[in-house]
Amino acid sequence: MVTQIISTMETQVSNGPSGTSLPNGPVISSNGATDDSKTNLIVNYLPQNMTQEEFKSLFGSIGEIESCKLVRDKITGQSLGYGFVNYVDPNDADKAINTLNGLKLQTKTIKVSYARPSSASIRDANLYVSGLPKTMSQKDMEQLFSQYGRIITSRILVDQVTAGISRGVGFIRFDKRNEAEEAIKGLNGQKPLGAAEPITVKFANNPSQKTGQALLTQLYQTAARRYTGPLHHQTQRFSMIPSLGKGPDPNNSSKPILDNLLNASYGVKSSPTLFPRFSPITIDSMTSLAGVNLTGPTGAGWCIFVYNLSPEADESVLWQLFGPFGAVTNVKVIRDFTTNKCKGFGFVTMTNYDEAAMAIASLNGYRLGDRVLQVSFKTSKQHKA
DNA sequence: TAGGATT
Repeated sequence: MVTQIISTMETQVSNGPSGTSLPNGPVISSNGATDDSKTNLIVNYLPQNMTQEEFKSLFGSIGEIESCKLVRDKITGQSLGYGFVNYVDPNDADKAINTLNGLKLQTKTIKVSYARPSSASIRDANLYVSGLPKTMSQKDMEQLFSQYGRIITSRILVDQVTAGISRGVGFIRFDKRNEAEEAIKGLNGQKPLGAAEPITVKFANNPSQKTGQALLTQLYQTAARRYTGPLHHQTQRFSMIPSLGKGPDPNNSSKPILDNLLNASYGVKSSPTLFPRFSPITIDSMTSLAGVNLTGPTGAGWCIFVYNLSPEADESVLWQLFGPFGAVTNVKVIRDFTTNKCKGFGFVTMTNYDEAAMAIASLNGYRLGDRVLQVSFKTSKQHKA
Protein backbone atom coordinates (compact mmCIF):
# COMPACT_ATOMS: atom_id res chain seq x y z
CA MET A 1 0.00 0.00 0.00
CA VAL A 2 1.18 3.48 -0.75
CA THR A 3 1.88 5.63 2.22
CA GLN A 4 3.16 9.06 2.94
CA ILE A 5 4.37 10.94 5.92
CA ILE A 6 1.93 13.10 7.82
CA SER A 7 4.55 15.53 8.89
CA THR A 8 7.85 15.85 10.57
CA MET A 9 6.74 17.84 13.55
CA GLU A 10 9.53 19.20 15.67
CA THR A 11 9.62 18.32 19.29
CA GLN A 12 9.33 21.02 21.89
CA VAL A 13 12.78 20.27 23.17
CA SER A 14 15.48 22.36 21.61
CA ASN A 15 18.08 20.51 19.64
CA GLY A 16 20.46 23.40 20.00
CA PRO A 17 23.92 23.57 21.39
CA SER A 18 24.73 24.36 24.95
CA GLY A 19 27.62 26.03 26.69
CA THR A 20 29.33 29.35 26.35
CA SER A 21 29.64 30.92 22.96
CA LEU A 22 32.05 33.18 21.24
CA PRO A 23 30.82 35.77 18.77
CA ASN A 24 32.91 34.38 15.95
CA GLY A 25 35.07 31.52 14.93
CA PRO A 26 35.47 28.01 16.22
CA VAL A 27 34.95 27.41 19.91
CA ILE A 28 38.01 25.97 21.60
CA SER A 29 37.57 24.21 24.89
CA SER A 30 40.16 24.17 27.65
CA ASN A 31 41.57 20.82 26.57
CA GLY A 32 42.31 22.23 23.14
CA ALA A 33 39.68 20.24 21.29
CA THR A 34 37.34 22.13 18.99
CA ASP A 35 33.78 22.25 20.18
CA ASP A 36 31.68 22.00 17.07
CA SER A 37 28.33 22.02 18.85
CA LYS A 38 27.60 25.48 17.45
CA THR A 39 28.96 24.91 13.97
CA ASN A 40 28.09 21.31 13.11
CA LEU A 41 24.69 20.68 11.56
CA ILE A 42 22.79 17.59 10.61
CA VAL A 43 20.64 17.80 7.53
CA ASN A 44 17.76 15.37 7.13
CA TYR A 45 15.27 14.48 4.39
CA LEU A 46 17.58 15.23 1.50
CA PRO A 47 16.39 14.13 -1.94
CA GLN A 48 17.66 10.67 -2.82
CA ASN A 49 19.52 11.87 -5.91
CA MET A 50 21.28 14.83 -4.29
CA THR A 51 25.04 14.53 -4.67
CA GLN A 52 27.83 15.52 -2.31
CA GLU A 53 28.65 18.38 -4.69
CA GLU A 54 25.10 19.72 -4.70
CA PHE A 55 24.96 19.34 -0.96
CA LYS A 56 28.15 21.33 -0.53
CA SER A 57 27.00 23.95 -3.00
CA LEU A 58 23.70 24.45 -1.19
CA PHE A 59 25.24 24.87 2.25
CA GLY A 60 28.30 26.65 0.95
CA SER A 61 26.00 29.44 -0.25
CA ILE A 62 25.55 30.39 3.41
CA GLY A 63 29.17 30.66 4.48
CA GLU A 64 32.55 29.00 4.66
CA ILE A 65 32.32 25.29 5.33
CA GLU A 66 34.94 23.57 7.47
CA SER A 67 33.76 20.15 6.31
CA CYS A 68 30.65 18.48 5.01
CA LYS A 69 29.57 14.96 4.29
CA LEU A 70 26.61 13.38 2.61
CA VAL A 71 26.14 10.05 4.36
CA ARG A 72 26.01 7.08 2.01
CA ASP A 73 25.29 3.40 2.22
CA LYS A 74 28.62 1.61 2.60
CA ILE A 75 27.67 -1.11 0.12
CA THR A 76 25.58 0.57 -2.55
CA GLY A 77 27.01 4.06 -2.25
CA GLN A 78 23.46 5.40 -2.27
CA SER A 79 22.69 8.50 -0.28
CA LEU A 80 21.05 7.74 3.02
CA GLY A 81 19.19 11.02 2.75
CA TYR A 82 21.07 12.91 5.39
CA GLY A 83 24.37 14.61 5.90
CA PHE A 84 26.50 16.86 8.05
CA VAL A 85 27.80 20.37 7.53
CA ASN A 86 30.38 21.89 9.84
CA TYR A 87 30.79 25.63 9.36
CA VAL A 88 33.81 27.68 10.29
CA ASP A 89 31.65 30.37 11.88
CA PRO A 90 28.82 29.54 14.32
CA ASN A 91 26.89 32.49 12.91
CA ASP A 92 26.76 30.76 9.55
CA ALA A 93 25.45 27.58 11.16
CA ASP A 94 22.70 29.63 12.74
CA LYS A 95 22.01 31.32 9.43
CA ALA A 96 21.85 27.96 7.64
CA ILE A 97 19.20 26.76 10.07
CA ASN A 98 17.20 29.94 9.69
CA THR A 99 17.33 30.05 5.92
CA LEU A 100 17.54 26.42 4.78
CA ASN A 101 15.49 24.50 7.32
CA GLY A 102 12.20 23.70 5.63
CA LEU A 103 13.57 24.22 2.12
CA LYS A 104 11.68 22.17 -0.44
CA LEU A 105 13.91 20.18 -2.73
CA GLN A 106 12.09 17.98 -5.22
CA THR A 107 9.65 15.92 -3.18
CA LYS A 108 11.40 16.52 0.13
CA THR A 109 11.33 19.21 2.78
CA ILE A 110 14.79 19.28 4.27
CA LYS A 111 15.44 19.66 7.97
CA VAL A 112 18.48 21.53 9.20
CA SER A 113 19.40 21.40 12.89
CA TYR A 114 22.39 21.27 15.18
CA ALA A 115 24.00 17.84 15.28
CA ARG A 116 24.13 16.29 18.70
CA PRO A 117 27.62 15.25 19.77
CA SER A 118 28.30 11.87 18.24
CA SER A 119 28.01 9.12 20.81
CA ALA A 120 27.14 5.43 20.99
CA SER A 121 24.32 6.26 23.39
CA ILE A 122 22.28 8.07 20.72
CA ARG A 123 22.44 5.25 18.19
CA ASP A 124 19.66 2.72 17.65
CA ALA A 125 17.18 4.84 19.54
CA ASN A 126 14.41 4.64 16.95
CA LEU A 127 11.19 2.80 17.72
CA TYR A 128 8.56 1.32 15.46
CA VAL A 129 5.06 1.55 16.87
CA SER A 130 2.01 -0.29 15.52
CA GLY A 131 -1.56 -0.81 16.61
CA LEU A 132 -2.04 2.85 17.40
CA PRO A 133 -5.66 4.05 17.53
CA LYS A 134 -6.47 5.68 14.17
CA THR A 135 -7.59 8.77 16.05
CA MET A 136 -4.23 9.24 17.73
CA SER A 137 -2.35 12.26 16.42
CA GLN A 138 1.37 12.73 16.27
CA LYS A 139 1.13 15.03 19.27
CA ASP A 140 -0.86 12.43 21.20
CA MET A 141 1.78 9.84 20.41
CA GLU A 142 4.60 12.13 21.51
CA GLN A 143 2.77 12.87 24.71
CA LEU A 144 2.45 9.17 25.40
CA PHE A 145 6.14 8.50 24.79
CA SER A 146 7.66 11.68 26.21
CA GLN A 147 7.51 10.31 29.77
CA TYR A 148 10.41 8.03 28.82
CA GLY A 149 12.81 10.63 27.47
CA ARG A 150 13.55 13.34 24.98
CA ILE A 151 11.96 12.75 21.59
CA ILE A 152 14.05 13.76 18.57
CA THR A 153 11.55 12.94 15.82
CA SER A 154 8.19 11.29 15.51
CA ARG A 155 5.86 10.44 12.68
CA ILE A 156 2.65 8.64 11.97
CA LEU A 157 2.18 6.99 8.59
CA VAL A 158 -1.02 7.74 6.73
CA ASP A 159 -2.90 6.18 3.88
CA GLN A 160 -2.50 8.22 0.75
CA VAL A 161 -5.69 7.17 -0.97
CA THR A 162 -7.91 7.98 1.99
CA ALA A 163 -6.44 11.47 2.23
CA GLY A 164 -4.39 11.23 5.34
CA ILE A 165 -6.15 8.69 7.57
CA SER A 166 -3.68 7.25 10.08
CA ARG A 167 -2.51 3.75 9.36
CA GLY A 168 -1.97 3.21 13.04
CA VAL A 169 1.77 2.84 12.70
CA GLY A 170 4.57 5.24 13.35
CA PHE A 171 8.07 5.96 14.54
CA ILE A 172 9.52 7.58 17.63
CA ARG A 173 13.18 8.48 17.82
CA PHE A 174 14.51 9.13 21.31
CA ASP A 175 17.65 11.05 22.16
CA LYS A 176 19.13 8.04 23.92
CA ARG A 177 18.90 4.33 23.28
CA ASN A 178 18.20 3.60 26.95
CA GLU A 179 15.19 5.93 26.80
CA ALA A 180 13.88 3.90 23.87
CA GLU A 181 14.43 0.70 25.85
CA GLU A 182 12.44 2.08 28.76
CA ALA A 183 9.63 3.10 26.42
CA ILE A 184 9.43 -0.46 25.08
CA LYS A 185 9.29 -1.85 28.61
CA GLY A 186 6.62 0.64 29.61
CA LEU A 187 4.43 0.76 26.52
CA ASN A 188 4.75 -2.43 24.48
CA GLY A 189 1.51 -4.40 24.80
CA GLN A 190 -0.19 -1.59 26.69
CA LYS A 191 -3.47 0.03 25.73
CA PRO A 192 -3.26 3.80 25.42
CA LEU A 193 -5.93 5.57 27.49
CA GLY A 194 -9.29 4.91 25.88
CA ALA A 195 -7.89 2.58 23.22
CA ALA A 196 -9.50 -0.77 22.43
CA GLU A 197 -6.32 -2.55 21.38
CA PRO A 198 -2.81 -2.68 22.81
CA ILE A 199 0.06 -1.13 20.88
CA THR A 200 3.25 -2.85 19.81
CA VAL A 201 6.49 -0.99 20.49
CA LYS A 202 9.84 -2.31 19.30
CA PHE A 203 13.12 -1.13 17.90
CA ALA A 204 12.81 -0.04 14.31
CA ASN A 205 14.74 -1.93 11.68
CA ASN A 206 17.66 -0.05 10.32
CA PRO A 207 16.51 1.21 6.92
CA SER A 208 19.87 0.34 5.41
CA GLN A 209 19.43 -3.30 6.43
CA LYS A 210 17.74 -4.34 3.25
CA THR A 211 16.95 -7.76 1.94
CA GLY A 212 19.07 -9.17 -0.85
CA GLN A 213 16.20 -8.59 -3.25
CA ALA A 214 15.83 -4.97 -2.18
CA LEU A 215 19.54 -4.43 -2.60
CA LEU A 216 19.43 -5.85 -6.11
CA THR A 217 16.45 -3.67 -6.96
CA GLN A 218 18.26 -0.63 -5.66
CA LEU A 219 21.43 -1.43 -7.55
CA TYR A 220 19.39 -1.97 -10.71
CA GLN A 221 17.63 1.36 -10.29
CA THR A 222 20.92 3.10 -9.66
CA ALA A 223 22.36 1.66 -12.84
CA ALA A 224 19.24 2.47 -14.83
CA ARG A 225 19.29 6.11 -13.72
CA ARG A 226 22.82 6.53 -14.90
CA TYR A 227 21.55 6.01 -18.42
CA THR A 228 18.07 7.42 -18.39
CA GLY A 229 18.36 10.20 -15.85
CA PRO A 230 16.28 10.50 -12.71
CA LEU A 231 12.74 9.21 -12.58
CA HIS A 232 10.24 11.92 -13.17
CA HIS A 233 7.19 12.79 -11.23
CA GLN A 234 6.12 15.90 -13.04
CA THR A 235 2.75 16.11 -11.41
CA GLN A 236 4.35 16.04 -7.98
CA ARG A 237 6.91 18.58 -8.91
CA PHE A 238 4.41 20.95 -10.38
CA SER A 239 2.07 20.59 -7.49
CA MET A 240 4.76 22.08 -5.33
CA ILE A 241 5.01 25.34 -7.19
CA PRO A 242 1.86 27.05 -5.96
CA SER A 243 3.10 26.27 -2.47
CA LEU A 244 5.82 28.82 -3.04
CA GLY A 245 3.13 31.42 -2.59
CA LYS A 246 1.96 29.96 0.69
CA GLY A 247 4.99 30.63 2.82
CA PRO A 248 6.72 28.18 5.11
CA ASP A 249 5.45 24.66 5.57
CA PRO A 250 3.07 24.74 8.54
CA ASN A 251 4.30 21.27 9.45
CA ASN A 252 7.75 22.62 9.91
CA SER A 253 8.27 24.70 12.99
CA SER A 254 11.22 26.59 11.57
CA LYS A 255 11.09 30.35 11.59
CA PRO A 256 9.40 31.92 8.58
CA ILE A 257 11.93 30.71 6.14
CA LEU A 258 12.21 33.27 3.44
CA ASP A 259 9.68 35.86 4.45
CA ASN A 260 12.17 38.22 6.02
CA LEU A 261 14.63 37.79 3.23
CA LEU A 262 12.17 38.32 0.45
CA ASN A 263 10.25 41.31 1.77
CA ALA A 264 7.59 38.83 2.76
CA SER A 265 7.01 38.18 -0.91
CA TYR A 266 6.38 34.51 -0.27
CA GLY A 267 3.83 35.33 2.34
CA VAL A 268 1.57 37.59 0.32
CA LYS A 269 -0.80 36.76 -2.46
CA SER A 270 1.35 35.22 -5.10
CA SER A 271 -1.67 34.06 -7.04
CA PRO A 272 -1.51 30.49 -8.28
CA THR A 273 -3.72 31.60 -11.15
CA LEU A 274 -0.91 33.76 -12.45
CA PHE A 275 1.36 30.81 -12.45
CA PRO A 276 2.17 29.64 -15.95
CA ARG A 277 1.08 26.07 -16.29
CA PHE A 278 3.08 23.41 -17.99
CA SER A 279 2.84 23.79 -21.72
CA PRO A 280 4.11 21.11 -24.09
CA ILE A 281 4.48 23.82 -26.72
CA THR A 282 6.76 25.83 -24.48
CA ILE A 283 8.87 22.80 -23.75
CA ASP A 284 9.02 21.82 -27.42
CA SER A 285 10.06 25.28 -28.51
CA MET A 286 12.78 25.30 -25.92
CA THR A 287 13.91 21.86 -26.93
CA SER A 288 14.27 23.09 -30.46
CA LEU A 289 16.53 25.85 -29.19
CA ALA A 290 18.90 23.42 -27.55
CA GLY A 291 22.35 23.77 -28.96
CA VAL A 292 21.60 26.93 -30.91
CA ASN A 293 23.01 29.63 -28.70
CA LEU A 294 22.84 28.15 -25.25
CA THR A 295 25.81 27.82 -23.01
CA GLY A 296 24.80 24.42 -21.62
CA PRO A 297 25.37 21.62 -21.11
CA THR A 298 29.08 22.19 -20.85
CA GLY A 299 30.66 20.53 -17.87
CA ALA A 300 28.62 21.38 -14.81
CA GLY A 301 25.22 21.48 -16.49
CA TRP A 302 22.64 23.87 -17.88
CA CYS A 303 23.00 27.48 -16.87
CA ILE A 304 19.75 29.38 -16.31
CA PHE A 305 19.41 33.15 -16.30
CA VAL A 306 16.99 34.57 -13.73
CA TYR A 307 15.99 38.21 -14.11
CA ASN A 308 13.96 40.65 -11.97
CA LEU A 309 15.01 39.45 -8.54
CA SER A 310 14.56 41.94 -5.71
CA PRO A 311 17.59 43.78 -4.25
CA GLU A 312 17.15 41.68 -1.12
CA ALA A 313 17.25 38.35 -2.96
CA ASP A 314 19.92 35.90 -1.90
CA GLU A 315 21.06 32.42 -2.89
CA SER A 316 18.45 30.68 -0.78
CA VAL A 317 15.75 32.28 -2.92
CA LEU A 318 17.16 30.56 -5.98
CA TRP A 319 17.45 27.24 -4.18
CA GLN A 320 13.86 27.62 -3.07
CA LEU A 321 12.65 28.37 -6.57
CA PHE A 322 14.62 25.80 -8.55
CA GLY A 323 15.26 23.03 -6.05
CA PRO A 324 11.82 21.45 -6.47
CA PHE A 325 12.47 20.79 -10.16
CA GLY A 326 15.53 18.61 -9.86
CA ALA A 327 19.26 18.54 -9.38
CA VAL A 328 20.65 22.04 -8.86
CA THR A 329 24.42 22.18 -8.73
CA ASN A 330 24.98 25.88 -8.22
CA VAL A 331 23.19 29.16 -7.67
CA LYS A 332 24.55 32.67 -7.83
CA VAL A 333 22.99 36.03 -7.06
CA ILE A 334 24.78 38.88 -8.80
CA ARG A 335 25.36 41.70 -6.35
CA ASP A 336 26.50 45.31 -6.56
CA PHE A 337 30.06 45.48 -5.33
CA THR A 338 29.54 48.49 -3.08
CA THR A 339 26.00 47.99 -1.71
CA ASN A 340 26.06 44.16 -1.73
CA LYS A 341 22.45 44.28 -2.94
CA CYS A 342 21.25 42.00 -5.69
CA LYS A 343 21.52 43.69 -9.08
CA GLY A 344 18.27 42.09 -10.13
CA PHE A 345 19.53 38.89 -11.62
CA GLY A 346 21.21 35.64 -10.92
CA PHE A 347 22.16 32.27 -12.36
CA VAL A 348 21.22 28.71 -11.58
CA THR A 349 22.97 25.60 -12.87
CA MET A 350 20.95 22.43 -13.24
CA THR A 351 22.35 19.04 -14.18
CA ASN A 352 19.58 17.69 -16.37
CA TYR A 353 18.17 19.39 -19.42
CA ASP A 354 14.58 18.30 -18.95
CA GLU A 355 14.52 19.40 -15.34
CA ALA A 356 16.00 22.75 -16.31
CA ALA A 357 13.46 23.14 -19.10
CA MET A 358 10.67 22.31 -16.71
CA ALA A 359 11.92 24.84 -14.20
CA ILE A 360 12.10 27.51 -16.88
CA ALA A 361 8.65 26.72 -18.24
CA SER A 362 7.26 26.95 -14.74
CA LEU A 363 9.17 29.88 -13.33
CA ASN A 364 9.35 32.20 -16.31
CA GLY A 365 6.58 34.70 -15.63
CA TYR A 366 6.25 33.57 -12.04
CA ARG A 367 5.20 36.36 -9.74
CA LEU A 368 7.50 36.64 -6.76
CA GLY A 369 6.03 39.29 -4.50
CA ASP A 370 5.44 42.29 -6.77
CA ARG A 371 7.93 41.14 -9.37
CA VAL A 372 7.47 38.92 -12.39
CA LEU A 373 10.51 36.77 -13.02
CA GLN A 374 12.05 36.27 -16.41
CA VAL A 375 13.71 32.89 -16.57
CA SER A 376 15.50 31.39 -19.55
CA PHE A 377 18.48 29.35 -20.50
CA LYS A 378 21.51 31.57 -20.33
CA THR A 379 22.59 32.55 -23.83
CA SER A 380 25.92 33.72 -25.09
CA LYS A 381 24.35 37.09 -25.87
CA GLN A 382 23.30 37.56 -22.25
CA HIS A 383 26.72 36.47 -21.22
CA LYS A 384 28.30 39.40 -23.04
CA ALA A 385 25.70 41.93 -21.92
C1' DT B 1 3.95 -3.61 10.01
C1' DA B 2 8.29 0.43 7.67
C1' DG B 3 11.37 6.10 8.08
C1' DG B 4 16.51 7.38 5.49
C1' DA B 5 19.03 11.30 12.68
C1' DT B 6 25.29 10.54 14.08
C1' DT B 7 29.92 11.01 10.04
